[in-house]
Amino acid sequence: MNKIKITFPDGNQKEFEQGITGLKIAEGISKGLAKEALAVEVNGEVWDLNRPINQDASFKILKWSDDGGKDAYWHSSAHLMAEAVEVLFPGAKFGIGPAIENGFYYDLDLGDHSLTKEDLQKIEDKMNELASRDVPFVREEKKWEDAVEFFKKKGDQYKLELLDEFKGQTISLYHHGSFTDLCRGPHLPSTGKIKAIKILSVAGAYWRGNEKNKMMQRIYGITFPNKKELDEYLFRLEEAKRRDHRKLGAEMELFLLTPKVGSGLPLWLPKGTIIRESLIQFLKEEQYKRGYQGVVTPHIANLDLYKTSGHYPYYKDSQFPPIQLESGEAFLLKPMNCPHHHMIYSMKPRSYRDLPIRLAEYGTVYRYEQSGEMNGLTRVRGFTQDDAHIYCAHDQLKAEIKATIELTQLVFRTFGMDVKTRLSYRDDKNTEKYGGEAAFWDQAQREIKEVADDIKLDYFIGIGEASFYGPKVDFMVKDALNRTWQLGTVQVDYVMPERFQLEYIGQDGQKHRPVIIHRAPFGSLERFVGILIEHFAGEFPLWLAPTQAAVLPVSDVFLDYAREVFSALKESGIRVELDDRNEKVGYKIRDWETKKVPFMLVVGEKEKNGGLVSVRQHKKGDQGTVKVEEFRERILENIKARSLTI
RNA sequence: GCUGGUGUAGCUCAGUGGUAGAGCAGCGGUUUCGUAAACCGCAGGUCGUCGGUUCAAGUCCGACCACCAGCUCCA
Repeated sequence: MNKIKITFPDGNQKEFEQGITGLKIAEGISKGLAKEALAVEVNGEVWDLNRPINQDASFKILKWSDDGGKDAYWHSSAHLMAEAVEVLFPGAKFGIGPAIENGFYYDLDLGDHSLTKEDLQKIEDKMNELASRDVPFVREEKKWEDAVEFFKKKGDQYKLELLDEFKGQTISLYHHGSFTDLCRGPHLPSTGKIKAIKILSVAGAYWRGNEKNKMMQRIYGITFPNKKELDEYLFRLEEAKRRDHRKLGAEMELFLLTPKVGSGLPLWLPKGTIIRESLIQFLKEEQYKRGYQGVVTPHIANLDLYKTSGHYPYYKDSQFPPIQLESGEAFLLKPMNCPHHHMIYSMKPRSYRDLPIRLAEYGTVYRYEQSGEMNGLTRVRGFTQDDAHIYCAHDQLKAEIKATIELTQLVFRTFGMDVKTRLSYRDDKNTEKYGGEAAFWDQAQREIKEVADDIKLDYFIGIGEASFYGPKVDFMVKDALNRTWQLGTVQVDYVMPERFQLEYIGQDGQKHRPVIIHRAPFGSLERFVGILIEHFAGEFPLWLAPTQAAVLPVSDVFLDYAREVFSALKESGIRVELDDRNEKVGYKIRDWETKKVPFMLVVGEKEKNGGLVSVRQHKKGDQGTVKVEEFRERILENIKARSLTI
């Protein structure tokens, strides 16, 4: 028998018989490790524990704490679920069933049957039963023709369609119990490793993600090696629901969505407006320091303007239909602010001395989102962009990109938000989606990347995520339910200057084309506030809190003093409310705690005599008494600093 | 847009074909109170909308609207 050399993660090497399995190696190290092992990484590929290793290899044992281990665990769980479905619904056809970030899903075709909650419970019960039988997952390699034969016999057209792509290759199948699936692997050694099972939901999903294809039923589930972890996960899900901005927005009276106004058209209530305006004020100050100039443009514009920009044909489907006048003129509700700003740029000859010109507007735009797409404040049909366009000479471009990325980062830092940054490139295989010359694109993508590397930006690249006129830097954040939303964006545009014939006179006396940067650090104020609500769970930092403090007299007897305190704070611009209701202080405290107001100021005999307030902080309780003046100065300072903590 | 689910008072929810209910919030009164819910009373509804079945519909059927989950899309 030949020997092979195995290299462990710590660099140690050891010889084994050829054909040894990962599990055997693990057992050789320790029993405990063998028990915890879920899969192995062999030369960078994740393999089954039982798969024989036939040549020298680097080797790592994957446990639950490794991503690769979780993948194998959840992927195997998906197979277990498929087995349960096949037992309960004979003749079920299977699509794909991968592991995902949190758990797994499997796409099914059950003919006419729609799965109910009861069905999901039955599937979960059956999975528990099948898992407890602890049967092994067995890998089998077949010739392509034999695999096709197998699934033909089974009548699984989806698997046959998948097989089409692997023509001529060796195909791996996995068996466990009565179930066999087309699968690359890897899998757990046996079903018994799967201990705690929860089927979460069922939803429709198009076969292969194409809306022209049949809609299948997708079952989502998650599993864990023990019940405690499952319970913790389910608890976190509940917590996330408590943070949901739609729920908090209604409870805290921040915004209103009503079909009487229209789907996806939020109304900002007084308290939500305070948050929105605080954000605008913050960004205005930062932009003023950076040489931006404010402009204001109307909500509709001549349709021809959008034909010039090229937006009209490209995005016809996601615009509200034009407003057609009898004269033949047509107007479009503006889907974006750029063309208006280009008009302002081109109103007179521009000199290189004027550049860069930075035009900023909180511009409300309207887009016809598909009816199933609306989602609280994060996906709406009318929203306000913190938009700006920077017109600069080419030799100024990189400095301007850098400055806009840094401004965007300052914004997210101010809120303590964890963002992921994507360089969004065009897809070279699908060029009809994009405008402009290929050379411009290559140049713009190169320039963005150079700046990103210069400032050591932590980014990933998204092919096909560019806008139609240029590549972008996108800033993405996740909401309470783990859905990713794009917030800020910085985009380089060589196309619009051409389309609008934008020019400046250079030092050489000749006409030149400027380059445009489109940028919006918040992206949309609606979406940003939605994400902020969830980010802070409604407990805003003082500078954003709609109500910063409430004055609570202990009884009517101290109303006069309470009014004094209230006025002193109100006159300093602090957002304070007076609770003059005829209620006990315990009741008032409970009420203001549920409203998530940062400070409650209890006043009674003691406070009145000493010119004091008794400070109670949200969630932290009684903080003792201070002079009214001292409290006022302290919180004014905190507000001014836009501090994240109190 | 597609698939599935949901829609009863401001909010959370009960109500399985026979006279629409509870708690909280609101309003009126009593109480004058010290750090998360005092007490008594009152009011509040075209049961999402429209149509159908039935002697009778919140309840059964259909269409539409909105919301929720997911898919597709996203300048």
